[in-house]
Amino acid sequence: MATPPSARARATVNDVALAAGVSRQTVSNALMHPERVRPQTLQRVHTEIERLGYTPSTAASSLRQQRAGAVGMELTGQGADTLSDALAPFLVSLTICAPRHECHIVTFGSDGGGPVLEQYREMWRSRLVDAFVLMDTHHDDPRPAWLTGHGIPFASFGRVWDDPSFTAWADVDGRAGTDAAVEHLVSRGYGPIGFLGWPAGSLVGDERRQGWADATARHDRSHATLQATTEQRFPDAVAAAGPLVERVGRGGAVVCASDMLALAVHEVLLTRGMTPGRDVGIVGFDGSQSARAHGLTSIAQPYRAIADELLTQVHDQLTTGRAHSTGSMLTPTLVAGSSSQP
Amino acid sequence: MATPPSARARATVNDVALAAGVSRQTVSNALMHPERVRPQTLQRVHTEIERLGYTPSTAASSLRQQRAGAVGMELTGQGADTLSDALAPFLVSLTICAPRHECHIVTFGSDGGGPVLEQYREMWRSRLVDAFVLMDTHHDDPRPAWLTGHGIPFASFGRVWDDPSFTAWADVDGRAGTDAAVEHLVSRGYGPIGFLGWPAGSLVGDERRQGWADATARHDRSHATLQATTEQRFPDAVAAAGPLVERVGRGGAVVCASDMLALAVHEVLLTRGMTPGRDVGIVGFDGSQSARAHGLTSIAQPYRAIADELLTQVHDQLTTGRAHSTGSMLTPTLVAGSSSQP
DNA sequence: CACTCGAATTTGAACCTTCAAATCGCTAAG
DNA sequence: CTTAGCGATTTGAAGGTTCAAATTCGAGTG
Repeated sequence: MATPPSARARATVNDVALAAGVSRQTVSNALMHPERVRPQTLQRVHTEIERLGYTPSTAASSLRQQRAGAVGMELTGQGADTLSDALAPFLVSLTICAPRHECHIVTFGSDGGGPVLEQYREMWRSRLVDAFVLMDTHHDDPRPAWLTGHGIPFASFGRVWDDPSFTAWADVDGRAGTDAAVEHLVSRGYGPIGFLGWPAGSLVGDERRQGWADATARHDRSHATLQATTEQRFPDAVAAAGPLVERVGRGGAVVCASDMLALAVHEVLLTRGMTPGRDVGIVGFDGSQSARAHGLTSIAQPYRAIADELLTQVHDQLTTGRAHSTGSMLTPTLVAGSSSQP
Repeated sequence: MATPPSARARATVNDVALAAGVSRQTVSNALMHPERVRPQTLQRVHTEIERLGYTPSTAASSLRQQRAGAVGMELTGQGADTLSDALAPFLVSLTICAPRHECHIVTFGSDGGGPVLEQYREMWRSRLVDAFVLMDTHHDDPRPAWLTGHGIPFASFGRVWDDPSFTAWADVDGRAGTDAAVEHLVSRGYGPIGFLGWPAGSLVGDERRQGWADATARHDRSHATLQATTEQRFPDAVAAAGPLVERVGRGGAVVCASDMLALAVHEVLLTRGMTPGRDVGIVGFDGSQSARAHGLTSIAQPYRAIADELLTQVHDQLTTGRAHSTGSMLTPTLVAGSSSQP
């Protein structure tokens, strides 16, 4: 990066001040604290601001105020692989919500899963960002403890399971999601309702399974045999889905812990000449694009609300110096597609 | 956004200078122009930098140098919908390449497809970014002309079709991609090779079709009837794929203009009890995650190279004030999956 | 030994904004 | 008529860095 070419003299506060016949501080006030300026003066200043096309310099402002007005977001993924489906929609939501919180989003991340914390340190030390937003925090994730230890503000999309005392998070109520899925399927008249999930031990997965278990129990349809588990890999999921579909049978339905699993069920149905929805119902989880493309009913993550909540939380931390007293659990929404249309 | 809490005195150039017994400028030189500093002094300064944990303030540096060291990237999408599959991998590549070009990526974008240019203007005027990277430039896209008109540096992922004189772009050679797909299928022993693409008029689509046409002609397998077109919507694609599969028949293969179209063919095969690869070959385009998950062979976009090229281009524009003399056409790579395994 | 030259380093200034404190102008109270 | 008080506005300063110009120090030269 080098010096921009058209660094032709941009208008500064002084230019506006001179033109409007006031002092620089009044111009600054007109933008930062309008209530401190007489309406008549305000009008005049704004006219000149408009006329000269003035916008305060981010750099100068950041320097004076000792804050970047930016939040960092790590993007990992060796190349283009292993990208979380949620990354794009979440990042878009974060980006769109940012202006409401007077900040913007700066992305960063290294290639070969290198020294991740080093990157956080650099971003923070150079004050390129004031805080971070984390996603995909996993078990034994070093980031939360490290950030906390260094007094760096951050909020996490997804609970930080390792540290129950950590409260700066927003997450989706997986139990409520799968519960709603079951209710939806029951109301649509499906019979046996199975569940395709991940092996026990994954906290997110267990929670989603629990919602299914609770809801089916409530409707006296609880059957341990209607449950199958698989790793989050497509071929494995297809293999696991086969027998489950068999057990559920025509007129039944399957609730899945993720959209990928739902797609596996979808594929199994097609292979056997069955039509998703008409023959067997499917509900996925995450509301991903591919689910929508295939007409799958899915429990959609409220990305917008999550992003908004997380930015509120970091804002509060920056303002008060203390973290929220409690995390925020958000309820996902069922988006109906043809896969739950009998 | 408010003042960070732990704005505890960070080390500054002065602190380091004092500790190392040199002047602030020498410290600055040690980092910016090491060759100007005597090796012995350099050593001493670096020791202190390390000891004090000093990192230059981005804000102060940007202010002095009159450059943000950042590139803006628009993320659109009403909510989480309509997201380009390419967005996530491209953005990750861009983010990872950025440090090599001494910059970072700042995202922005508004919700309801509002005043887009207004956002570009704001980002630029406040000097939050020095330049922009565009993607998904479409016909009658107002952005290229606007940016050019305002003398704002930018580079585009994808040619700017409206303006042949514009050279700051990097793109994928679609023709080479589908050509390679045909070669691959021929070498694997497939018979008739069809093409599922978009209606004529889309320049990207036409180019990809051309590669297929050229390659099949070369092998004397040119058949206009082996071609079908559809809009980029899954249900439509499935409808169009059916007859095409029929015409290609067992032992044949289909090259698709996108992975979504390839998935449609995949679905059609399953529905008819056929196995992708064994019965009918499929090659998609884009190398998307979902293609990989389903085992589809696909022409993968060289996102990393594109990102690197685009950042080089904006860097050059910022340095020289002039745009590259020519755009950069990159060759995609075929990634083989089970869908082209006879 | 004075003198030039160049490398290494230092000093002064500027980048643009906003905070904090001081000043101005005016009204209302003493 | 003086003065306190208040809102509106201005002035001084600082935030941390890097550019440009000035200075210092030694070595090499006449």
